[in-house]
Amino acid sequence: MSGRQRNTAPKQDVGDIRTEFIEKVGVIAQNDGLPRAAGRIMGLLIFDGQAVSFAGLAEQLQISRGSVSSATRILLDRALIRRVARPGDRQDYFTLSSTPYASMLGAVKSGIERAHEDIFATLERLPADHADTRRRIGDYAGLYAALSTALDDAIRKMTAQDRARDTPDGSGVNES
Amino acid sequence: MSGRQRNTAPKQDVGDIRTEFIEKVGVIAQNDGLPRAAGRIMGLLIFDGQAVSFAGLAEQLQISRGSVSSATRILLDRALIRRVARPGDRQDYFTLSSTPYASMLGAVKSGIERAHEDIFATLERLPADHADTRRRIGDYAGLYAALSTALDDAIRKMTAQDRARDTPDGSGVNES
DNA sequence: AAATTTGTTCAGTACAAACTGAACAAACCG
DNA sequence: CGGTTTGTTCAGTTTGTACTGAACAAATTT
Repeated sequence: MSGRQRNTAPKQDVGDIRTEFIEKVGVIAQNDGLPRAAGRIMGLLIFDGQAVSFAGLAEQLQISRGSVSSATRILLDRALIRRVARPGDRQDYFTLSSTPYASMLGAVKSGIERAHEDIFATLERLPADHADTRRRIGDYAGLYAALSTALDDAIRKMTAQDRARDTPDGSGVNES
Repeated sequence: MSGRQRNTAPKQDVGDIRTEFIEKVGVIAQNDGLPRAAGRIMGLLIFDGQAVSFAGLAEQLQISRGSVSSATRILLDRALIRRVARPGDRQDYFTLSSTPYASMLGAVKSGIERAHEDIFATLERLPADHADTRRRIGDYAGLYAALSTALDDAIRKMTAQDRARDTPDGSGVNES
């Protein structure tokens, strides 16, 4: 129970690494404006790679069922997780969606697009005199345009990664 | 005072468009985790394109001097604005930095990199058994890698835009 | 049908962060 | 040197939001 294997890192128990990872993802989610609980759920699902039950999430993360409900709803809305059923079990189970990272980027992109539309709307309403102001706002809009195409690239890359992960050996682990 | 010019948009007064724009940028900043006041300052500086005094910011945006102080400090830290001096005036003046949008993306990128390092640290500590967990976390790390290179592209683009704006006609307005 | 399990909803609480306004220090002016 | 302007700092307030825990409705079991 002490911990002396020189396998890769002679440092800590895997369980510790797991909880640490879960918390890290929670903090990252928080920085992205998501509830921390949602990030922790993501972290748990990424680490374990299996479907986890509703009650299991509440228990392992030590959060109320209400929190699980609202956090999973957010993650479902963003298509980061999927709700799956189990033959014998009446509970809800959750897994990572098949393209979680592309979906994350999609959420980011929609935010960018909203901003871009807002800025562009101002640009359109602004009279043709004020040429200099129009140019400055156009530059600002250019930021979101650049971000948008950059995100498209990233989304392409992540979609490819997702596909590469799912196709190679069809071990058909879970998933209905 | 009614409003009937068919110049570009037959809708509203330019002052209204201006305040609307300022508020929009404020909300966008808020969504990005910045104080709304900071975003409103950015909006004002983008729209007006001139150096604005400390007191002028407080007055026009109807915020306290304390807010101006902390908001400008944040924007200065992120290199989005510059503090400039005026010959006769004892006040501080603020303008957009010369590369505000590239700097914005730089701030975003550093956040991405922090996250990437966190995830990567977990990956390194995780024993070589757990191959599947390692692969999943690697995929997750791939998200940040993709984002990082995508941001590099966007930064390149915005840097070019900034340069294109500054070089063509060196009217040399202010800037000590 | 009664009892239990399961997820959602909602009121209340806790907490973090932005903003205000006053106190303060530094620089400048008379 | 006293008085004023200017920016920062800090305590207090406000505000938004995540989270809890109980009440609730729906579905299932006995």
